[in-house]
Amino acid sequence: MGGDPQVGSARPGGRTARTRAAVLDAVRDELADAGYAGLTLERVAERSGVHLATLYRRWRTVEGLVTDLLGEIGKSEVPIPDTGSLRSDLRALALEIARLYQQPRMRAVIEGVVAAAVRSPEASAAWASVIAERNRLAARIVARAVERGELPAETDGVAVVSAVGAPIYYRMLVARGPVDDALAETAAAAAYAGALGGAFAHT
Amino acid sequence: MGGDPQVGSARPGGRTARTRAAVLDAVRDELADAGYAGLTLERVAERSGVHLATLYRRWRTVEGLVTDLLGEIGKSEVPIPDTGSLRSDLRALALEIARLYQQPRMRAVIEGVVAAAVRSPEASAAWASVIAERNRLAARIVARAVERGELPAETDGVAVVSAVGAPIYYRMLVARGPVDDALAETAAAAAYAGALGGAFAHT
DNA sequence: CTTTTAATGCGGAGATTTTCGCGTTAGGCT
DNA sequence: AGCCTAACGCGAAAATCTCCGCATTAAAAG
Repeated sequence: MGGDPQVGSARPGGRTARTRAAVLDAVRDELADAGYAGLTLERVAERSGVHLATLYRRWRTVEGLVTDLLGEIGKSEVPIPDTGSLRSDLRALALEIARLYQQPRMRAVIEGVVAAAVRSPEASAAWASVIAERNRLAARIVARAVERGELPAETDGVAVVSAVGAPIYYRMLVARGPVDDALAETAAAAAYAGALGGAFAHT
Repeated sequence: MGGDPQVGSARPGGRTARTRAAVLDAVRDELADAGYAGLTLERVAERSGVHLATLYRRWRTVEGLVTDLLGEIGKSEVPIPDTGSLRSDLRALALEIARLYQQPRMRAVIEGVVAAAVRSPEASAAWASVIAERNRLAARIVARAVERGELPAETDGVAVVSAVGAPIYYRMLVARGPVDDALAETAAAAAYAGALGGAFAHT
């Protein structure tokens, strides 16, 4: 869905950008206090002050809105821990993810993103891309550990950092319980033990 | 949503049960070949031969249909591996889950379930309950390992089996890539290493 | 076998969602 | 500054979704 006027659009200027910002803010707010079930084009129109017809024209569907929102999320910076040891890097990473999703607002956003990804190939691709990029960056944690000799060189860094995040997403999306620091600690400890034990090493 | 005529209903008999079976089959089929986006009451009506008004009356929404389907899923038996060692039990469990979701039909169902859970508290509760029950059963794998002296007694069995499943659900819902046996092997190996290392031990 | 009544089929009314055409606004450009 | 045109606002039409009321069917009870 062509909801992004800032890249390659014929008129990227002020009003269009303002409209988009207002709309994406409204999407976040609506997700936060009504959830994905309450996220409708009409509500976003009311909350953002942008006319309903404009939403249909530019984003077409709720999934289109979420896909566009994912573009913004993808641009945001996420700090990658670098504490000097794999063990504490993984712990810091796990806690960072957990604390992010302890915020009800962010949890609502991520649930909406997943629901949209299931319904729309565009949203799915955008979401996969955001995650792949973040995991690629976070994998530097593992690369540094390999350089320090903490891990075998064949270790799959993306697999390790995925293992750190997986239990947290599992809790949110599958077990559907609260995310807490203890869960993060467990995830980090298990991923660390797995990495040391060679569970993530290529053949 | 009161879609289950078999428990406590005034008339659990033949026609009602047949209607429900036809509808739930249609839900599975529709999910399999159109995904959650294509799952509408109208399509389910056409496919099942049940009148649209009946669907609105008994299930009310798409999420109601999925919630009812979860009731059936919850009743289905899942074998819990018992091979004599924790290592191979976890491996067998991981492969069982992975092979289940390698079937496009089952993957479509599970994506629909998650999308419904995000949109409806009833679906969310039903899904959480199915997962909790399965994890409770699978935790016997860990209990047996504790009895054999392979693991410390404080090990949280549900946490261990969750760690086996988590990477697979992560791949499906977050990374949005294909599920394969290698992923299952890695998940099992990492969970095993984590368990041995005490990552899942209480305090 | 008859009676009773819950559940379904059916058509259409009412509400909601989605789109369209047209006039207006405001960036971008000379 | 003034022209050009993409993007937006607006109201209403078209399409779709949701839910009635009533007739019919079939399961359960006597």
